[in-house]
Amino acid sequence: MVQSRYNPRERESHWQKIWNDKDLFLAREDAKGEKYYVLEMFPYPSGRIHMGHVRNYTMGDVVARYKRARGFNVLHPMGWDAFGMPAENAAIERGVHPAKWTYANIDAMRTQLKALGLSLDWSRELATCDPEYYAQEQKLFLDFLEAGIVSRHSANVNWDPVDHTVLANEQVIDGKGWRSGAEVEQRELTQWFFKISVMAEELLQALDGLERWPEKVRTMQRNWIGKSEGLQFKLDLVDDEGASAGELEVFSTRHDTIFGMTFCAVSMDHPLTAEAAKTNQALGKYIEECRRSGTTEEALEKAEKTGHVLDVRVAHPFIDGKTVPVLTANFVLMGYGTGAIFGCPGHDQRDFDFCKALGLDIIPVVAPDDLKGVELVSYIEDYSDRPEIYDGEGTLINSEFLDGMTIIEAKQEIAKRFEAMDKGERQVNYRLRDWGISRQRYWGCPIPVIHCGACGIVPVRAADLPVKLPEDVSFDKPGNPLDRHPTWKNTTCPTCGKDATRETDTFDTFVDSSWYFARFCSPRADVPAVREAVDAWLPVDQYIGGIEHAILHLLYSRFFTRAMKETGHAGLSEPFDGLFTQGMVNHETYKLEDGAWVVPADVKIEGEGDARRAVHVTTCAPVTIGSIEKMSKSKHNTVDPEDIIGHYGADTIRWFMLSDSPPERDVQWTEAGVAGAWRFVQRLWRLMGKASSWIAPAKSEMPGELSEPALELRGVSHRRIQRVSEAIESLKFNVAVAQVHEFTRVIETVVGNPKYEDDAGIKWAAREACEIVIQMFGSMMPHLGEECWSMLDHDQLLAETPWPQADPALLVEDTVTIAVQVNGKRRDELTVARNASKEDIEAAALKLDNVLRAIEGRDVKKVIVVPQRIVNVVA
RNA sequence: GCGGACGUGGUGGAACUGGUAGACACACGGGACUUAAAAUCCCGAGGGAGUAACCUCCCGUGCGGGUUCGACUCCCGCCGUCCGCACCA
Repeated sequence: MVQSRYNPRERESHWQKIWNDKDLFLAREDAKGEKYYVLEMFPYPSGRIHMGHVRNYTMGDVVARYKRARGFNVLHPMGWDAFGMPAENAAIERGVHPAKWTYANIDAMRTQLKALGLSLDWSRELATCDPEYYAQEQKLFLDFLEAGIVSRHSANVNWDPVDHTVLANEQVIDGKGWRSGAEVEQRELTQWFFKISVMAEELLQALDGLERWPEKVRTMQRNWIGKSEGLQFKLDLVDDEGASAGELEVFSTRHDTIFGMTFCAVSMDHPLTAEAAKTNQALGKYIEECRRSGTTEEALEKAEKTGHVLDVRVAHPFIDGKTVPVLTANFVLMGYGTGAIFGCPGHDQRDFDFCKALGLDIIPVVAPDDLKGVELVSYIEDYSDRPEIYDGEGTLINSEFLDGMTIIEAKQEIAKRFEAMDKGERQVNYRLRDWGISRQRYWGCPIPVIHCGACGIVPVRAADLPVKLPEDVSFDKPGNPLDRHPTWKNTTCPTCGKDATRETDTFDTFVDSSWYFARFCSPRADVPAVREAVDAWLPVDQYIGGIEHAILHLLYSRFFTRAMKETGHAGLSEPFDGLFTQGMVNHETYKLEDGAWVVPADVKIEGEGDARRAVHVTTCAPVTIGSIEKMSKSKHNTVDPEDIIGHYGADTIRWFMLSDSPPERDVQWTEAGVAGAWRFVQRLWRLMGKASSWIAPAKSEMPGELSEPALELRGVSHRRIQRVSEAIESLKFNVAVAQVHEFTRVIETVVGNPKYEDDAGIKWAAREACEIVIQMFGSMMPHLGEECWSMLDHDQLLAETPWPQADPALLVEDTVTIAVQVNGKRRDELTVARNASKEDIEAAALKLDNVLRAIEGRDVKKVIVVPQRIVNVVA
């Protein structure tokens, strides 16, 4: 009996088993073909996959399958970013051990991913919480330590009071912890750091070479590294009496405006402030006040610029006898430059605001070049009343020996003079800080060092690695369980043998994800990375993931790859040749009257357009339809991929994810859209069922002479190969989908058409078309592809079949339809032979009724003919 | 404030290098099949005007200019939306 419907539930697992049994997707270094490494950002094992994963991994899988069909030797692995706080939270809330929780989640998610039919090399699967993985991470760390890439020092760190741990600067967003959302506090702790800042220039420069990265991500990284070139120099401090009182070192990128200096300001954390606060109670109070208003987003945004005058003054370096006040100011940051600035209110907006508020002098020292005479005089006179400062190009004024110079010249002159006095030097500053990697958590990779009273910090011996996490830990008290684990924490010093303690901090989990792409090359090796394997596979040719990792993960990975190069573990600097950041999956939100969010599965929608109404399925209560937002647990607007796969199958969800929206933009999940994808799956299946008995038999020869429609169909097919290939190459999956739709429509009009019943040529061309369309959608809907492929009597699997070659002779059409314009407006069209001469086209165009009418008897001045494109008659 | 991206029908979007704007899909309307429904198939559609009809004309890619035989595409100036960064001296 012929089934009237394709049953994905049964067929998808059938094909998955066959792929698996044949080990089709295992990557081997000795395999034929140029290597191609496609990687999607590995997931955190939260327990269930979400739609974002489906979108991400589907895209990667299309690329992997396409490249494989194109003859590339493809590496397409999957792993788990498995350390991190949710596991500990589960332990605290539910008493389940983080390891048990994590591995159970991994098992569940692996099953879900497998149901998607992804062409992954599961033999390379890794989990960062596996001692096999983190042992190698510890080795890397010890190598980095030896190479001087690691440091340990006391530092003011960002402390997350909720998660009880330190955060890297990159993990503080608007003054709050990136996970907990808690207000971050400053604490002084001794920490381990990766010296990423010494690579700032290199990391910045190399961004220019990352041509297959989105400009947006490169810009974000540039801003994050935050290079600024300026002059760091010392100014003389004087006391009330005019006697020397030491020096104040400042950093400026606008040292050309030194004659506009009317004050100096220091941070409240600056030594000068601390010194003065000892005797100055009012200052102490002021500092306290500033700290209280804090570093929150709102506070910073609204904060008035305030300052508190100190007892010392600064002597102007080039104007004898002139001194300016020194203030502690709330807008000066200790963490940047020297924590002290010279203020030039004339050409710095902050300084300008500050001076207006405090009534300090404002001296303009740069004037736009186009100002002359009276204009220039009034520019200077009215300067203080301007709403905004002038910070454009110009010529120096009011600046003695700098007068008349350009800004660049003045900067050079000032730098030269300070250098000659031995009081300053040109300096490049970066915003990028060293990466603090110590975390006071249990569920992370232990930092493999031992603290010995006699020997100090002693690295764990290679033979003693890995430093495994102890399993018998309790989460009944806040803080790090490792810190109170007596048998694990207490050990002996590898050097002197005396009693010693282990480092109880673990790595930031971003360390784990900074090299996993390298580990995939040799996932079971007992060294971090086998050089031959790394050299063979890296860089990742196409990396796909969310924009949320534009800075953190991608910058750290770039750093890590360089560090691995320095320590001989890799031969390259940039890990990701091509980067693609995909958009999010959005959905409408639903709310009950009491404000509670409702999941889409519990909402029934009636009506359409403005008349759309929603009701709660179980209670029939009215539901308000809210805005379209990113699917998130907090808004309850999530759709579980497993439900969709169970209902429609993996191919449908994959197809929908690739349709319509360009992959870099957000996609809106809609039930109607999925249903549409489902209908298309069925349509293709029916078409192939019909075709299997109608088209020419498999492996039959092409009949000698093809009829016109047969040739035409072949043309359509072969042009489609080209267009779909181009679309997939450039990751425009939505365009590829549209091409398949269009192509399918064409095939449908041919297959089974009684008109062609006796045309052996078209039956042959129809077979070719059917095979091509299967191959075109096969990377996107691989199960359906195999199903249809086998329906057409193929013994070989589609997954093993090479991508079809487009016949160049068929790519060009014999006749082309071109538009005919009169004065740039389209009036008619013309179908001519492809190779028709300009003269013939012109003559034909000038005979068209619509053209003659449009000309209305005027003289034809000019006729522009672009063969195969357009004719424009200028009258 | 700085930086980036974007703005096209009811909706998502397509348009090669400046050459027929709206492919393809969703939603919609009409029809066929059916006792009926589902499923499926066919047809229609940017807006407006004229015509019995074939068709024809006008307007149209956020707004205003410009370059060009020709502009969604390039240039200048605005407006708007989204994202990122932000007292970084």
